[in-house]
Amino acid sequence: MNILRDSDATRARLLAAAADEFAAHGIAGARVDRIAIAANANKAQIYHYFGSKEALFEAVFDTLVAKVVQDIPIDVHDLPGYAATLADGYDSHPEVARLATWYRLEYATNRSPSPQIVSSLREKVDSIARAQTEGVLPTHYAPGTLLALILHVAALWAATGPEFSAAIRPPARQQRRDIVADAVRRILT
Amino acid sequence: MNILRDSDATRARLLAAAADEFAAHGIAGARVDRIAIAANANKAQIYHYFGSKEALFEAVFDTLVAKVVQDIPIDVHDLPGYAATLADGYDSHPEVARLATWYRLEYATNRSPSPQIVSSLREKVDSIARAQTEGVLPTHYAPGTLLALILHVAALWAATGPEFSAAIRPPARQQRRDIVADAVRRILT
DNA sequence: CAACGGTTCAACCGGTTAGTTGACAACTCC
DNA sequence: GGAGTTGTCAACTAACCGGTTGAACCGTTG
Repeated sequence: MNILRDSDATRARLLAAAADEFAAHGIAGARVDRIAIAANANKAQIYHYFGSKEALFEAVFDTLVAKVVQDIPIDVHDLPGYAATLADGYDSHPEVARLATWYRLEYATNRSPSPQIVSSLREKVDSIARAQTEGVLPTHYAPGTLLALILHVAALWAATGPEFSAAIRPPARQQRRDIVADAVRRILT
Repeated sequence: MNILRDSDATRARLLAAAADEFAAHGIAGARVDRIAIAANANKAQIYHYFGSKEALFEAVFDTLVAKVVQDIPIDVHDLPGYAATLADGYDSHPEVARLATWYRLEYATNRSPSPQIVSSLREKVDSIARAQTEGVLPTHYAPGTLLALILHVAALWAATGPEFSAAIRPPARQQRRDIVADAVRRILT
């Protein structure tokens, strides 16, 4: 076991620093040098381990998607709770939401959709469809539409700009959670 | 009246080209040369008329916000219709939604909120609050929360990535409109 | 210990980019 | 028609940035 030289640790530090940098500035705005410095590493190591700035972003994004998908399984018997958990996650980890947005804006253009995400979505759509035929969920929305609505409402506060906080007294965290859960409940009614 | 030399026309062409460029690539990703070429103008003119790349973005954004705010007034007696109109707007002008997202991600960070937007939001919040005391709107959400929910749901399809279209058969335009209106109706019930 | 392979790093490179300059062209007004 | 003003543009520059290079460094293995 090596302490001073540890490629896995360096990789991990690089990945974490890159997540911060990409979340803050996007792909075009991110600076490879800043990532290297923040990771207490060298710029050349980024190219050694990941190949390019874009590939580094992919690695960051894939890691993140894998974690979120794995950590927050859908529960068709409690979709309001599912949405609330997601909203909570966005609340405690704003980088996740920002990264996802930047993926959509900067990366997904001119690119085929990520199979990882597509299959995860299909899975969720299927379980909603099943729950609908079993009568567990209402059928006034197609399963895909329902999923889109729920995921989108869960991102409510993550997509709300600073202008909002200036215009109204923003709700506290617990309230934000409850509002999301409540809105989903109404959508399901 | 001048034909060959017309500063207003040049300004307008620059603004339009910049809107496209910023919508497609964001602030960091936008290229000043591309904007100049697309506007059949010269790069120096951009700096002459707007001063800097960021100032150009501000001009684009302000113009756009002014147009949207002016063109789509809120109607507290028909919030589902209001949301549907907004959703329709996002559908026909995807640049608007992208520009707004980029504003939030790239520009709004480390900057005081735009007074223009704040006052427009306050106005809307006030009319919702008034409608609530008059019994026109339900009171289970605070006025600001209700506005946030409606505006957010209106952006449903604009925030849906390509992965979704790959996972499900996406609804047609008229259906997208109806889904938004319907979701808002449920949220209000 | 010597050869080896993975790891780390400072310095470097070439293309790109935001922003500048200074001259020229067209229109206005006297 | 010429003086002054405004609009246009090609060429320039200084800095920046993604990516490369080559050598030093260090633990391992035989």
